[in-house]
Amino acid sequence: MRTPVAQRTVAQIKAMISDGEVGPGQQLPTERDLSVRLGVSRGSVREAIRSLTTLGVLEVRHGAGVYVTALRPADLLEAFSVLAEVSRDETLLEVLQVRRMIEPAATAVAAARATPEDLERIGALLDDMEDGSGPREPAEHGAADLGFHQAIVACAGNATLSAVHAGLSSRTFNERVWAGHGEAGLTETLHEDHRRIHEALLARDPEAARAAAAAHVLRVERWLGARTSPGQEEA
Amino acid sequence: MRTPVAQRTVAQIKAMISDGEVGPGQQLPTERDLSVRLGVSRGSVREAIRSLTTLGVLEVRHGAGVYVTALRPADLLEAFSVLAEVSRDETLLEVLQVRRMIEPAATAVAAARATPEDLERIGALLDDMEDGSGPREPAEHGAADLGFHQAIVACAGNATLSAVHAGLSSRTFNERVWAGHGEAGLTETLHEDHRRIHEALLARDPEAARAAAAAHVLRVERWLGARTSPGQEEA
DNA sequence: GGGGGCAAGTGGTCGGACCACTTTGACATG
DNA sequence: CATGTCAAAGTGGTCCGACCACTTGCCCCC
Repeated sequence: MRTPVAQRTVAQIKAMISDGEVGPGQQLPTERDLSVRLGVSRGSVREAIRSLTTLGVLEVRHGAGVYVTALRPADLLEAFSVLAEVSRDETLLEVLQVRRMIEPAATAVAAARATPEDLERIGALLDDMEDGSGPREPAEHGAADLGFHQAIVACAGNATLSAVHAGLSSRTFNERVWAGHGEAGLTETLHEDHRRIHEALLARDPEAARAAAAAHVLRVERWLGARTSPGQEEA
Repeated sequence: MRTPVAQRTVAQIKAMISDGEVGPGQQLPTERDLSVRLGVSRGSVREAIRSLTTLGVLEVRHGAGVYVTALRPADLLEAFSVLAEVSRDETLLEVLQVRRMIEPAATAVAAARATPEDLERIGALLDDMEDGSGPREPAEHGAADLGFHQAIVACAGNATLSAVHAGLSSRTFNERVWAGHGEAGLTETLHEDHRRIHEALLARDPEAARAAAAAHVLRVERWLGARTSPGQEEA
């Protein structure tokens, strides 16, 4: 066989899952057993497991064994958040464009589906974000902002949607945005956007929520675009 | 440090990239050098590299070294396609809901930005899909269908968008859809949807394109919903 | 000057050893 | 008899050193 051992091992473990030999939540044979059964070294087995763990297919519990995850989209998309982490400004523009497609729709659905408890929790997040309006760290603002939007998307009741959205968001990026807006004195503007979104949710008005969310993302997108290539309109 | 060595090593390598010590396309220090520099064993370094390779951040060339990828969204989202691979029906409904948010918007942008060459190529794909209308394999239909939609999304000129869309699509799922529609005799209905989308693109009418794409995805979504839980409307 | 092949350097794999953690059940204790 | 304790077994986590497979580039020979 010309194919690398580790790669083949990955395929064989995936096959064990596809064939139903081990289902979601079940325990895989031990690393030592697998190395014997597949005829490869334990190190290679570990690399294969590491790969599938990174993909969110397997979960390792030190001292307890290797398990197949529930294979829910959230599991498989966790790794996906590296995107926004290592991306640079140009690709962040692309990411924001995608968010501008998703978030308005998600916010609209949230407006229709949010429970009173959801709305209360989101309101609390909003108050917390605006509270202590003194000079706060951009990191705090960024984290709070992220939580606010993720809570809204979560109301849509679609775990895949939440996972995709999380992948397209990132704490580090939000920090940059808040730092930049702090310089430009636009902090209050973002808070207004948030309040408008919240009001639309309270009013259970999907279209207003969609519009408010779209305006919000577009504002950030424009800001980043101007910052990346001043004086050049983004296509 | 309580954190596992391998995990810390992943973070340190990521930091080397973030800090600009090694840029896209550049070569990383050798595994042996890294193991010395980071004070961990070569095996742990290899596991960290394996993890980042799986994520599409690094690329390994046997005998030649480890390199940072271009860090393009397409690189980072390749792994992401496992989602549609291992997902089952219930989560496919969620996936389709997300596609219903993305694809209409993407198709609208495509209508505005597609070049004449793009339109010609898409038309050819469409003809090819409908051509030979005799009894074809669902696999063929599924692959052609996938290519058609991906070509349209590509016209939007957003690599991140294309990558996300690719992750939410899958050949195997499309095969199931076409097999199911073949049984129900709805093949022609899907072809009509496609023609309507294509006409909107030719007319450079974003809103018509958006509507046609939304109707198309919704049709598939409804079909899957009815098939998954007959007689129960999807919330 | 061109071609072939050798050698150094790289990742790929292996085996064994030991460490850290979890789980379990036998044991002593109340 | 119930219960808490802890020791042992089993698991993943890490390390080391050796050797194999592949790439690259230099050097030698023609």
